[in-house]
Amino acid sequence: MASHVIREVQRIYNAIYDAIVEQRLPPGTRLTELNLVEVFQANRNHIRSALRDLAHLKLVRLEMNRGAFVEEPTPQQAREVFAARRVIEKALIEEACKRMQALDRRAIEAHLKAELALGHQPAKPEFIRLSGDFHRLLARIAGNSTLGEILEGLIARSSLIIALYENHSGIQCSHNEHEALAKALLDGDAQQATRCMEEHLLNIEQRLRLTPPQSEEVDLFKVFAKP
Amino acid sequence: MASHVIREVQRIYNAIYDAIVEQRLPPGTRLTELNLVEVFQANRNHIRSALRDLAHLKLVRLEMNRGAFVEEPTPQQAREVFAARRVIEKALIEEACKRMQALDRRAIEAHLKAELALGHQPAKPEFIRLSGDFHRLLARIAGNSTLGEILEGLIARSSLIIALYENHSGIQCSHNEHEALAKALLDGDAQQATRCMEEHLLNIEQRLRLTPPQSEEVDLFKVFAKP
DNA sequence: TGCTGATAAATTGTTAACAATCAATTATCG
DNA sequence: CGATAATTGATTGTTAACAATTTATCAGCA
Repeated sequence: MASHVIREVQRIYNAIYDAIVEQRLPPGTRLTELNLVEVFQANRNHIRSALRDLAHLKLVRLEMNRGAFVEEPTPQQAREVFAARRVIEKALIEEACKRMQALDRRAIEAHLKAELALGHQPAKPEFIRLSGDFHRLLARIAGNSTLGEILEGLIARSSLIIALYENHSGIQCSHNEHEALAKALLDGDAQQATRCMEEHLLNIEQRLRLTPPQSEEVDLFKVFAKP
Repeated sequence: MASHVIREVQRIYNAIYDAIVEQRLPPGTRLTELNLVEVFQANRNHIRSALRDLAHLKLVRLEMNRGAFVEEPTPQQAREVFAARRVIEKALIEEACKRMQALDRRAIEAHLKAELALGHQPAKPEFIRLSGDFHRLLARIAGNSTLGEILEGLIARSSLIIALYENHSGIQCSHNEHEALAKALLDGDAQQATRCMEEHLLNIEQRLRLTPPQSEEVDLFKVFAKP
């Protein structure tokens, strides 16, 4: 695949990826090939490749003869994703504590400043991106790009999950949590850092409304049973 | 994509996947589209889709205008993969200890018996498959299919890594380690189980000779010949 | 009205021909 | 003879037309 093509598929991939992660494409949205061809002025094969790549990340679901849709993770999957993140990010932050260099320190401080600059108004797209960036930064400092890429995928799916199950009554206070995390990290306190991370991820999950809603089988006889 | 097509791509994907994991396709082997078309009697698009999927798993590397090659993980990547497995599998076995049911118990015992049946002669393909199955079994018992799929990919890459860096002077004694692991698991001793797992994975890694690779010519018809 | 089945439209899947690129070989010149 | 440049062959990338499938529309009928 020509570098040109790879870039072309990448371009489409990135655009759709961003749109999903920034919640401009709601879960369940159908992604029609011809529409995408028009939007991206691209060849249909490139669209298909990009969609297939996104399907691998579980941001998109491909159905036989029906096309591509933005994924709609189940509550069960949502819990699994956060469980996986807890496992991976706890390990990453522990490693990050050990490996941290002066340069990394500055990166963390710069990031916190950027988060603060956004203020407490959740201007969604940027807020979501920044929030993910924090976790990505940790992966980089930990120096395991394999785990980093895996985490990348889980973070992307998290956006989708939050889009589906966000509980609007609760407030996004994760900036404070990031600050606490960063402090522990900068202090080199691995134990405290992993504790903060676990708490942080549990909090995000608990802010969701993960009731298993829709497609459950219903027994009509039970429903209409006379008391 | 028609279910027929999905199955077609899957068929090709599985065949190549198995060939790589069972080390019939050495790292660095070139996978020419036309050859694969002949071998699988398939359409070129299906071949390309399958290769793209395998590239996502990092079993295959796609180069611009040059084609597809069986991946050749670097020593650095090898270390990262095993580090990732340690993180994930320790968590999985801990969870598995908690969740284990009578049925799971029997599955583990059955698996150990199967390993024993193969004896101490490493009849490669089956040995490798069984060895992976053990780890997959743990993921299933732990009940997190998200982490399970991630692990699946890491296990596949491990085969590739072992193919590249195996130290033939050392003997494959991992069956004993699996037995110890299983014992701790069956006893419900989570601490001991995680300790065994860490040790097991460290042992596998330390049995490797993490220095640069080699390459050879391969006949695709032979590799995919039906027995 | 409400249901069933036929028809048409929209969409995805498949194929083959064509273009672009790269690797190897041969020709040419110093 | 050795090195560089042109040529050929093999391989991947691109495109558009065609086939198959699904979904939507609508007529017929109880």
